Formats: sequence, C-alpha cells, structure tokens
Amino acid sequence: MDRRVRVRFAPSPTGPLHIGGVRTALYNYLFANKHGGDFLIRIEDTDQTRFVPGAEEYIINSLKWLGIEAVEGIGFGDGPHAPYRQSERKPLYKQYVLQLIEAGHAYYAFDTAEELESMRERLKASNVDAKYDAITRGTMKNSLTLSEDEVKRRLESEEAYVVRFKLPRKEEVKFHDEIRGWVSFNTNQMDDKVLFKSDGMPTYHLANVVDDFLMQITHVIRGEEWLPSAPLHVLLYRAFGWENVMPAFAHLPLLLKPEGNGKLSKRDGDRLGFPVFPMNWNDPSSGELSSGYREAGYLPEAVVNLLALLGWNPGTTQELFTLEELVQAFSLDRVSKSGAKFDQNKAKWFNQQYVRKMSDEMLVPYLEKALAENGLDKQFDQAFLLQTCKLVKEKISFTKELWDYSRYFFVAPDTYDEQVVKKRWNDKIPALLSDLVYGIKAIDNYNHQSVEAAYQSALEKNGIAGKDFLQLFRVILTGVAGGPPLFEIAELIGKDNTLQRIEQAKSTLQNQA
RNA sequence: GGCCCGUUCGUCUAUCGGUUAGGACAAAAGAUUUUCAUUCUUUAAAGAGGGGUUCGACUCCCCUACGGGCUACCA
Repeated sequence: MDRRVRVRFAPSPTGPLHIGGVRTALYNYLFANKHGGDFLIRIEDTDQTRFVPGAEEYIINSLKWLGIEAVEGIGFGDGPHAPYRQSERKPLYKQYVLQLIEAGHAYYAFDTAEELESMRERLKASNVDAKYDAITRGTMKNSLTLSEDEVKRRLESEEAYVVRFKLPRKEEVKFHDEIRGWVSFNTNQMDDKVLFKSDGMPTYHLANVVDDFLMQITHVIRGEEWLPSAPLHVLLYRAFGWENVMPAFAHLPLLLKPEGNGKLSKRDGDRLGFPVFPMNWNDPSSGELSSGYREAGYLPEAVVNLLALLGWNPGTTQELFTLEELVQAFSLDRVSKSGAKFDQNKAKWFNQQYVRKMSDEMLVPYLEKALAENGLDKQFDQAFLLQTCKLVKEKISFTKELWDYSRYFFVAPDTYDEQVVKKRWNDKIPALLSDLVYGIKAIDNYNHQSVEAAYQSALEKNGIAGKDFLQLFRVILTGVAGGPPLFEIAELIGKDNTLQRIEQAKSTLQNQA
C-alpha cells in the first residue's frame, strides 16, 4: 500500500518551544520532504489550563525563522483538514468516543478526584501498583459496575464523567519502531487511560490518534518520552478498526542536559550558559526573559545544521549541510537510539562556519544594527562599513561579535592595553611617534602601503626594530592587542584619524609614563 | 518501586562478526601570520563489567551496573 507520506509536528502551546522540540519538527520536515510528502503543523491545546498566550505564535515564528516550513496547518495557511487547532476540533471527538463505548472498548467513569485518590492510597498501602485497570475498575463507579439505568440517570443529570479506555487484560502489544526496532509492552502494566475529560475535551491520547487518522498521517515522528504511551495508541487504532492505516512510529532520542542528568527542559533557560530556545521568550506571567539562539547571534542555517547532527548522521564525514542537502541525506535509520548532550563548543563552531560563508555585504546590516544599538546612529559610508566587515569577519564566530571586534573603526580608543604599553613603551617612543606623524602627514597617496613605508622609515631613523614597535603601534591606533592587519586598519580609518590617534596616544601615554 | 529505552574518545558520532576502532568539536604541541584569529601539521583520548554463541566479537544473546524516559481528567 503506497500512501503519500504525511507527517506532523504537534506541539502544545504551553510555553516557548525548546530546541528538542525544534529538532523534532526539523526531522519531521526533513522526512516529509525527502519522501516528497507533506509536513503539517497541528496545535495540541486540549489542556485549557496550561494555555500560555503567545506560545503558539512563538512556535510558528521560530519554525519560520529556521526555515522549517509546513505546507499545511497553523501558521501555514491551514489546508484540507482544517481546523488544525484541537480546541477548535472539539465537537469532532465526541462521536469517536461514542463509537468506542458502543463497541465496548471504552466506558464512562464517574469517580471523583477524592475517590480516585483513596483508591490509590488503598492500593499503595497493600503494596500494589495504584492504577485504574482491569482489576480495580470493577470496584469503581463506572458504566461497567453501575446499572444501565443508573448510568443513564447520571448522564442525563449532567453529572461529571470521563471516558476511559477499556484496556484488554494481559495482552502483549508489539509494534515496530522505525528507530528502535520491535518494542513490546504488556497491558497488565498499563492503566485505563482517560480518553475524554470531564470538561468535554479529549486527552492527548484520543485526539492524537483521531487526528492522525483523519489527517492521514503516515509516520509519527516524536520524542522518546512518548514511547510508553505508544502501545495505548496502537490499541486505539485497533479498537477503531484503523490498524491498516496506522502510522509508523519513530521515537527520537532525547536531548540531554550537558551536565549529564536528565533531558533538556524548558526550565533550563539561561542557567546553562547557552540558549535552549530558538528565539527570546518573554514569559507573560512571570515577566522572565529566556534568551534564544536568534538573539544570541546564531544564524538559522547554523542552528538547523547543528540540530540535525545531534542524533542523526549522514554516514559520511560531511558536517556542513544546507537545509536542502539535509533533506536529500536524511533517513530515519541513521537516527541514533541514545540521547545526545548539547555541545556548546560545537554549536559555536557551526555558527562560525556559517558566518564565514556570509558575504561582506550580508554582514553590513548586522554591523549597522550594532552601531545603532551603541548610539552611533550617524550615517557611515557603505564602502567603509563593507571594508570593516571584510577585515573583521574572520575573527568572529557570531554576528553579534562584529561590534566587539570593530569598535575602534568607529571610535578612537580611550584606553590602551596595559600589558603592551608596559612592555613596549620607552623613552625613544615619543621621538619615533613625532617622526611617524611627520612621515604620514607628508603622504599624498594615503593607503596601507604608504603608511607602512612611512612607518618603516620612522623606525629606521630611530634605530628601532619593527618587532618591538608594531604591537605598540596597534595599541596606539586601536587600544587593543589583537586584530586584523594593522596597516589596513590605518588605511580604513583614514589619514586624519590615524594622525589624531597617534597624537592622542602620545600625550596620554607620555603623561602616564 | 514498576515498566520501557539506552550505554564506543571529555562531547557529537562511524563501524551493520574479521579495522592499527575512523572523523568532527574541545584540549595539547609545532609551523605560518612581525599581533590576535585563521590556516596547516602533529599528539593525547573510547568499546561500562561479567558470562555465553562463534574459528573470530564493539558488533549477536543473557545477567549486573549505570544513564534516561514514563508511571495525571499534562502534553
């Protein structure tokens, strides 16, 4: 049976999407496009109590920023299976629940929270697994124990109820996971999960199965945390009689905390020193700000690339991939089974690779943004900005660092690297600087060659070796000890600036000495 | 606790019974760059432990240990 490949990413809008979720979305996207299928987005908002305003927009915007585009669903123009928000699909689920009840696969349960609690306590006290299952359901208030009339009466009087799945007793449930192979569970370890809540909403389990069926999903690619509930989903497909179109399952390994304990969670926020979210997130209730990759200066291509390689490999030594290349190379059988710790160093390296690939022109807007942020909103010559980017590009790993490394192109230094000054400043320097100023003033055709020539002749006249002075000259012009080729900096900042900076350093440092 | 999944250099990983166990990031050393960064070269670094199966196991099976996930009218 050849069905068109259809996969979905189904987040719930309970907060910002963390990078583990982004990776799940990415793998779904890659898989769909690899097989010429559809990738769609469905919002699983069946828990109204956990709804967080703005979370849905955040999720969609994050995916868009990264270029993980869906062809259908929330944020991507809906499609033939609209609506794609489960809260808006609410009326649809009831008939499926009824279908299950009529077929004897589910039942009404009227137990109150207190009754459930006391049942659990009772069982725990006798050292038995506290669960609502084939044994305990016989002792609870549900349509299996209550008379038909009583059930009818309770339903008619609109008493609160839930619908539970009637789990077959002691049955082995086996299914094939695309990543893990055959996995099996026994129903005697499971419980009669609630399918339909007393607020009239389905639970995840029911909604996900019904929607995947209706939306003709062929592959469910999701995090490993869903593995234990997969057998329930398999059983649901059977109970509905949909087993012939049941999607294949693929449970992805989790992204772990770098320190080695537990899966990476939303709460990790900034604690770890690197973002766990794609973009900044401002929590609407606490006001707390969690930083994102975008604002931290990561390029979307780099984030996609590094995330793709965290849990998947192409089987070759290629490490740099465009999205399109990833689509071509991707396959589920090269997804690893074990969890991966996020490596900050590698992430930085990936970003550096992508910064290098950017043209100087592409870097200019980032520099302009930094200039504005630092109060330098006067207009700079585009050619000047372009040259600055060109010189600084290879020094940086993040676009954000552009400013740190190019500050002195725009502002004369107000401090000088102390170590260099201490080591290289001596009595001979003032005279040398005077000669240098004299030499530079005399230049007609000012460029890096002519400055260097003036520099060389000043050195010769004063009997000083280039080695002993270049570093100091750099500090005089820029304030700092490292940077791009010095004479090119001198050329870029211009003759007047260069002269000014020499004079300024001369007087400042002379007074200090 | 119970159930399930996992376990190769510090980290991400390759290996689908026979390899000097390979690559990348990070680390260290050297060269280049009259600085820093880059680049290049080199070094160090791994099959959790114990049993099997086999002529031969990192690779297959079992046990133990460790790690992780799940165990809600949350997803």
